[in-house]
Amino acid sequence: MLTETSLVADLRRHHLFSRLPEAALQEVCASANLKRVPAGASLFHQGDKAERFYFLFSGQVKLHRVVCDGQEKLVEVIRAGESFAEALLFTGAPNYPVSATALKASLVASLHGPHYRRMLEQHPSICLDILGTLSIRLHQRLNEIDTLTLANASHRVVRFLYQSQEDDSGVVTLDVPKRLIASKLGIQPETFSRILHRLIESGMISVQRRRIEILDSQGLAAYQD
Amino acid sequence: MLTETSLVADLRRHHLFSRLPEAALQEVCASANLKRVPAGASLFHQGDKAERFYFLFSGQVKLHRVVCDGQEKLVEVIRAGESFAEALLFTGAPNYPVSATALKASLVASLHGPHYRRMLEQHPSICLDILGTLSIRLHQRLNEIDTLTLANASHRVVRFLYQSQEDDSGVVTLDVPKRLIASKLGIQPETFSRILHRLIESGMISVQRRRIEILDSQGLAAYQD
DNA sequence: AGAGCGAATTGACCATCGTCAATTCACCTC
DNA sequence: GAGGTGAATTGACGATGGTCAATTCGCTCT
Repeated sequence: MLTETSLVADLRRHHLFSRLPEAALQEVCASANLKRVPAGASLFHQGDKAERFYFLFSGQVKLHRVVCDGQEKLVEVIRAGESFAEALLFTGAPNYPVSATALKASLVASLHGPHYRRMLEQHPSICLDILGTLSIRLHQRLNEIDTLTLANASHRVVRFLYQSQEDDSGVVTLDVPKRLIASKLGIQPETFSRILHRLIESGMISVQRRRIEILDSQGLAAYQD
Repeated sequence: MLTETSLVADLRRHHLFSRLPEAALQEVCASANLKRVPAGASLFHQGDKAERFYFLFSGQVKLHRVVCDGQEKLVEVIRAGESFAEALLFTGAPNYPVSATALKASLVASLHGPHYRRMLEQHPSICLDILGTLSIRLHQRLNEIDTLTLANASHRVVRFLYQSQEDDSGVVTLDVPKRLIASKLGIQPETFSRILHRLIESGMISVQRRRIEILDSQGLAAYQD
């Protein structure tokens, strides 16, 4: 049950809920569970039965997968105001394809999928909005596949830096540990470290802790190797 | 303009059109262009203005991207009865993120995106179906990212073989040249060839031209290296 | 401030995979 | 059946990136 006004307002800002009529939103909130989780706690595991999807009010959550040899692969970092596991609403897949773990202490709502889905069937115009965001997500994945296929690790790192700078300011602020970035790029932490070092030595970037600045944007673009 | 009855029936079988009322489908057909393309011909290029999406009646089309150093990367192979570039309907992205080229002589319909979209707005219940297929596509990409991140090339090949066998029969029939498979797996044709050879030598698979048979399923699963 | 702990870095070594080149193979046309 | 073309294979070599180990760094908790 979700009652607090400010939290409902947070939900309202999300595309899954913004176009719902007031009554419908109330109903969704009634079926919601509010949960406070400490850093490091698990929300669900890959393969668990998937009946609920989530909305993150505050904190940070990572979605990750465990691949055959026990290694962990970062899929995505969820930030405040974002939903996750909502794609399951539509696939009919019975299990979560990823695990979710809090990176920081977080406040999340879990919502009953089938319940929301029935709501959607009564307000189908919202679907077009959702289609939009889902399609965009699809493109992002395509881009990611590109990044992973690009021959060498340096390529990937450079590309990652480009894509991560906020409004072309040349500043990238990592909000997760470097080893998770490495995992997302499909390389080892050691390799990531070495590549950053090489870029620093050639004067293309500077790094202070988790703040990376792109000094020579053209040079970096030309580097790619 | 699309009039032939058998072709309209083909369209009708696709999820984008199956739930459209008859009149709406007629209207869609009226705005369609039927095109016959020879093998090797290009339908559109990555970056082209994206106003139309496509339906493949017969033949085979590849979606591919050109990455920085001029190398080509296979994204997907489209087969008869499938649509492509339809995700653009919803993102509002103005350009194609991939190129489309016919692998075999093909018969395709091109449909006007905005036109179909307006149609959808009038029949929003269809959106739920589309959401389903789009979500599934999203999961497939996730799987692919997994495959590409798995440490070594052998992993990827083995995994590819598993995923490609039709109904667990142990038989994989490649319907595109091996070099395209290699491209999709993010490895070189030479490497692909060598890995297949190694698998043959250890008695796990047998290969006749484009037909691959998995002989030792457990062994293959255990191999992974 | 100091202890403790995980993250990050650095070095050394080696397996893997890409590159280049030569050769064989499959298929198509004539 | 001969010839031509692109795909596939095979070999040799080298660069890239993973692994293991040691060390440093940065943060948290007393």
